[in-house]
Amino acid sequence: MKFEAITIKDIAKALGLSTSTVSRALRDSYEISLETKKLVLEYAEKNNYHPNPIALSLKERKSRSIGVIVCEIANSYFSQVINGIESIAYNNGYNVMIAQSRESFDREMLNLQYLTSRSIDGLIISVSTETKDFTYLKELHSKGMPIVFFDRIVNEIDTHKVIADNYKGAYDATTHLINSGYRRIAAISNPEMLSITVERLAGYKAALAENGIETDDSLIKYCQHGGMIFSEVEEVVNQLFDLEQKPDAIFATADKLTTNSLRLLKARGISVPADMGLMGFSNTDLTELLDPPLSIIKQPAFEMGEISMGLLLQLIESKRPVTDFETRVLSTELLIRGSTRKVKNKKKEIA
Amino acid sequence: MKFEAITIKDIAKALGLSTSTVSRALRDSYEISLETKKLVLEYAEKNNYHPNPIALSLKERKSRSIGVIVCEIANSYFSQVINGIESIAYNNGYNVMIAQSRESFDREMLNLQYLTSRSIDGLIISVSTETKDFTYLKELHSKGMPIVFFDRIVNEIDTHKVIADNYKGAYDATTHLINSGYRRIAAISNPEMLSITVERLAGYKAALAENGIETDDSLIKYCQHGGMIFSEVEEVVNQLFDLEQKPDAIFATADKLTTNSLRLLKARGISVPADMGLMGFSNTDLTELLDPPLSIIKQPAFEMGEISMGLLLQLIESKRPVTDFETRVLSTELLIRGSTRKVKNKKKEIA
DNA sequence: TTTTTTTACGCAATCGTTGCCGGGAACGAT
DNA sequence: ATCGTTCCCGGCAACGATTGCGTAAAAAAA
Repeated sequence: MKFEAITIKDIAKALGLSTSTVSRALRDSYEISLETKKLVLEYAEKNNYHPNPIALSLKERKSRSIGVIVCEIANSYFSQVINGIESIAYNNGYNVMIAQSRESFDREMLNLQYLTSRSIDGLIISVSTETKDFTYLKELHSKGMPIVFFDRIVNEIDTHKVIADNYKGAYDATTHLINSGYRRIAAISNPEMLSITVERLAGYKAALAENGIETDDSLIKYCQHGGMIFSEVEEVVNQLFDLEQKPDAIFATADKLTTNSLRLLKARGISVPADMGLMGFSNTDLTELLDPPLSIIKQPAFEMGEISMGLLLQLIESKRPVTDFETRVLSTELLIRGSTRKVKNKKKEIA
Repeated sequence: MKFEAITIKDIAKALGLSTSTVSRALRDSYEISLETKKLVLEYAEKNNYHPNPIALSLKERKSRSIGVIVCEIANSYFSQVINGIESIAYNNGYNVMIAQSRESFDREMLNLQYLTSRSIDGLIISVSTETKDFTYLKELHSKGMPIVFFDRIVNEIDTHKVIADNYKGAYDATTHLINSGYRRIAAISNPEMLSITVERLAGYKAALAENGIETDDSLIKYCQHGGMIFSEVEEVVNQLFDLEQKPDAIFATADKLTTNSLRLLKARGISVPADMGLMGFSNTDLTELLDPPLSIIKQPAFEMGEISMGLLLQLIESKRPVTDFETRVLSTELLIRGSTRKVKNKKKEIA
C-alpha cells in the first residue's frame, strides 16, 4: 500500500557517503570531487532518483505550485485561460492547482483557504459573481501573497491584472447591432458590481449614446450567477418579453448568458435574427454551428492565461517586493455571423 | 515577499509549552489537562492556526491530494467528470491535481512523473489516444499506487475501472440510424487500440449485423488525436466522400469527432439529415441548439467522476491491499434530435 | 510515611533535503 | 619541521508536525 521512492539517504548509505555529500554532488557543488560526483550521479540516474518536492517545499518554504480559482472549468473561456496558464507554468516547473468557486462566495473562500494552507506560491483568480467582500483577499495580498487578477478583477487591490478590452468589445458589439438596424437593444449581464459588468455596460451605453439612442434601464438585466443557472436567465428574458416596449435585440455579456438566451428565444419560437437580434461574449468554438450562427465577441482567453501566469511568475520570483503593477488590456475579436443579420428584404447575402 | 503562517512552535513559545504538548492538545489527546487544552485551542483559534499540510505530507508520507490525468479539460465530457471527482474529493478533504495529456503520450508520461514525484495518494486517469505502452502505469500500480481508470481504460492492469456502456451506446445509436432509414453508416472514431474505440465499434458492428448490413471497413475511420486536431477529421471525412459508394450517415464516437464532422458537412454544403445523417457521442450542452440539433449519445460524466473518486478513496483508505476490483459500467443516454431525421420528401424549409 | 499509580508534560527521533561549520588529508611554502 | 591552503567530505541543525518513551510532580494506595 506504500509507494516508496529512493531518497538521498538511500544513496548515501549505498555509496558509503553522507547525505550532505550526496546532496551536494547532485547539485554539482564545486566542493565535491569529480569521481564522487560521477559515482553519485550514476547511482541516482540508475535508480532514477528524484528529489522529494514535499521535503523541498518544507525546507524552502515554497511549493512551486500556484492556485487558480475560477467559477467553473466547464466553461470554454475559463478552460482556455487555464490552458494558457498551464502552458507557462509547465515550462517553469510550476504546478497548477485548480479550484472552482461555482459563483459562490463561500466556496471561493473555502478554496482560498485551502489553497493558501497548501502553501501555494501565488494565486491567479477571477472572482465569483457573488464576491463583494474582498477583505480576505486584501489580507492575503498584504501578507505578501503574489496575486494576479484576470477577467473579473478587484480594483481595490493593487496588483497585476489581465483583462480583455471589455469596454470596446461591448461597444463594438452594440454598434454592430445598431448598424444592423436594431434599436431597442437589451443587455443581459452579470451582477452589477462585477468589474466586467461595469466595463461592458459602459461600452454598451456609449455605443447607444453615440447613436442617439437613450439608455433604457428596463432593458438592462442582471443574472446573479452569470447564467450558470438556467432559470435566472429565463426569468430576465421573461421580464424583457413582458415589457410594454419589447426589445428587438439582446446583447449578452457572458458565455452562458449568450447561449442560454438563444436557448430561450428558440423555446419561445422567436426567429433570430429576424424578430430578435442576438449577440454576446462567448468563447465556445461551437457558436458558428448554432442555429443561427451566433455573432460573438471573443476574448483572447489562452493568451490571457499565458500573460497572467507570466506576471505571476514575475511577482513570485522577484527578489524585492514589487510595487509597480500593470493592468494588461487585450483586444477582443468581433465575429459577425447570422444571429445579427437583420435583413427584412434581403438583398445582398452572397459572399 | 513572504507569507508566514503561525506554527505549532509559535504557539508553544507563546504559551511556554513544548511543541509536543501543543500538538497533543490540538489533537485532543487524553494526556493533556483540560486547562492546557483550552489554552492552546483558544490561542490557536485566535491566531487561526492551521497545521502545515506540507510538513504533514512529509511525515505521513501522504499528501491528501490525488492526480487526475485527462486529455484536455476544455472538453465538456472531461470537465464534467472532473466536477464529479472534485465534489467527492472536496467532501473528503482531498485536493485534486489536474493534468492534461493533450493526447500526447510524452506529456502523459511527464505529467505522471510529475504527479507521482509530488506524492499523490492516488491517480484517476483516462489514457491518451497515443498511449500504447503501459509499462510505467503497470510499474506504478505494482508499487502500490492506487489507480482508477475511467473512460479509456487499460484492461491489462487490474484495478477499479469506470466506464459508460459504450457497446450499448454505440449499438443504440447505430440501430437508431438504421431505423431512420440510413444504410451506409460510416464510423469515425478514436484510434483503434483504445478501449472505448473497441467497445463502441463492437456495438456499431453488432447493430449493423443484426440488421443484415455488412460491415464495410472502408467506412470505418480513425483519428489519431480523437478529433482534437481539426485537420485529421477533415482528412477522414474527405476520404469518406472520395469513396465509390459514399456513406449516407456518420456515427462519430467522440465529442470533437461529432462536432467537427458537423462542421465539415456544413462546410461542404451537405444537408444534415437529408443528405447525410449524423450522430455521435457528445456531452456538450449546446448540441440541441446546433443546426441541425444533434442526436447524441450522452455519458453520465459527472456520475462517472463521482464513482471514480469514490473507488479511489476505497483504495487509498483501505488498510489491507485491495485485490477485489470492480468495473462499473454506467448507462448512456440516447437523445434523438434533428440530425438523424431522414425526411426524403419534406419540402425544404427556407429561412 | 512509604510506595505505587496517575497525571501531565518534555525530549528526541522522524520524514527528505540543504546550509553552515568544522575538520582531516595532502600539498607547497617557509 | 611547522604553518597555511586547498580540496573533500561529514556532522549537526533546521523546516513543521507527530509520537514513543521517559519522568517529575501530584494523587492515591499501602
